[in-house]
Amino acid sequence: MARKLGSSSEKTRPLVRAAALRLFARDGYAAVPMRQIAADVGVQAGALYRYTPDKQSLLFELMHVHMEELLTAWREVMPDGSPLDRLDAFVRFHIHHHMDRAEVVFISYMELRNLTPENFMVIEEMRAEYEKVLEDILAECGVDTDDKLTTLAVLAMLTGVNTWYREGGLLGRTAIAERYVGMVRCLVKA
Amino acid sequence: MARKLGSSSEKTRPLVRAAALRLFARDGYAAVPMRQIAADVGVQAGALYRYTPDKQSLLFELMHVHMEELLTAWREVMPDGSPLDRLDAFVRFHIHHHMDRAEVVFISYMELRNLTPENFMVIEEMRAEYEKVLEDILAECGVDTDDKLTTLAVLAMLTGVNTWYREGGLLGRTAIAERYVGMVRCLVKA
DNA sequence: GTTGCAATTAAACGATTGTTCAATTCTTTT
DNA sequence: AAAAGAATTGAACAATCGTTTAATTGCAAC
Repeated sequence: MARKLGSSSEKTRPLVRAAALRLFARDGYAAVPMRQIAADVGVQAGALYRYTPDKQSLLFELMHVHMEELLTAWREVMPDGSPLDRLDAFVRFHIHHHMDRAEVVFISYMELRNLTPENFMVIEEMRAEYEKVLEDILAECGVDTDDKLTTLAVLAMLTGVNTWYREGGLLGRTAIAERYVGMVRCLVKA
Repeated sequence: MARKLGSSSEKTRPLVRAAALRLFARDGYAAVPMRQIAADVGVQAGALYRYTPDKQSLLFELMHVHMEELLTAWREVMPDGSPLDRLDAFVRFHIHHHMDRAEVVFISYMELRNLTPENFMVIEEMRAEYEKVLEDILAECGVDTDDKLTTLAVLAMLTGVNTWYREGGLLGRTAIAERYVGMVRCLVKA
């Protein structure tokens, strides 16, 4: 049962997050004044502080929600089949999930150093957890994971998609994902 | 024949660049005040403007010199052998060259959006030129380069090394490079 | 030692920043 | 319609930013 969204506060909060997301992604956290976020929402700067304690929390919450969604989304789609099936599924999942969230993904590794040390640790741990997901799959596939080289190489390759993929390109989302499935399979054998 | 470095100006200029490099890499361009660069050099902020017209030029010059060195260094080591030999050589070159320049490499793709549009275009063109180097090699190796997917996947994988490599890790520089040579060879066949 | 130029300083500039707060408006409840 | 509470404003705050400039220092040539 959904809670009532009676107060105007509850309607505005998502707008603030959306504006912060868009602007942080476009101009960078440091380059976006609170006043600009406020203007984007259609409000004065002071009013923002009803929806966030400060600018830092705005950034952290975007990243934190993103990482939580990433980890839970994988748990939901993670198949029971063979290790190689799980690897294929992970590749497809990662690419599609990241393509759908270009802005927050971009923020999440461009603005890491604008987090306070405490906030950074939280995100970093979740990132390590996600990395561990892939590492475990690779290990089950028979890859030597003593050094994390293969894990990190695969992850770098997958995450790199976001730096160039734009909607409406030559290749569709699924075609791209399948190409990466093929490449990752190849890397696992080597 | 080297020019004389008589004036103190010519001795200080490299110190300014070195300080900017170190601080931009550590804290990010936007987060580093000119006063901090000055303090690092052991001088007052105003004195910096004898060595750079402004902060932006400091950033641009670091990136520009880096890209120039990257492109000319490859031309110098580029072998004449078979396409596959050239591919191997490129992988080794890229990894070693980037490992030796962790700070400026980090800056060069973290601070791209802090360049003015004009400066950005210059760097972007050089980046595209470097990408083309790999694309041509891959094409000669028989890879379909109509879509740039393979090119960008390989480049993302290679550049990813810099996000985790630290001196004194489990694997030595050469061992890492050779592992990547193996992986890239594998991707080319697929 | 004095002249002249290069280098540096210290101070100031205007602009912008995140954030706070008293005063005001809007919305809802009685 | 009156009262209460939530939401918003607009102005102000202290701090910090990149950059400029007049005054000062340091150094080399004569």
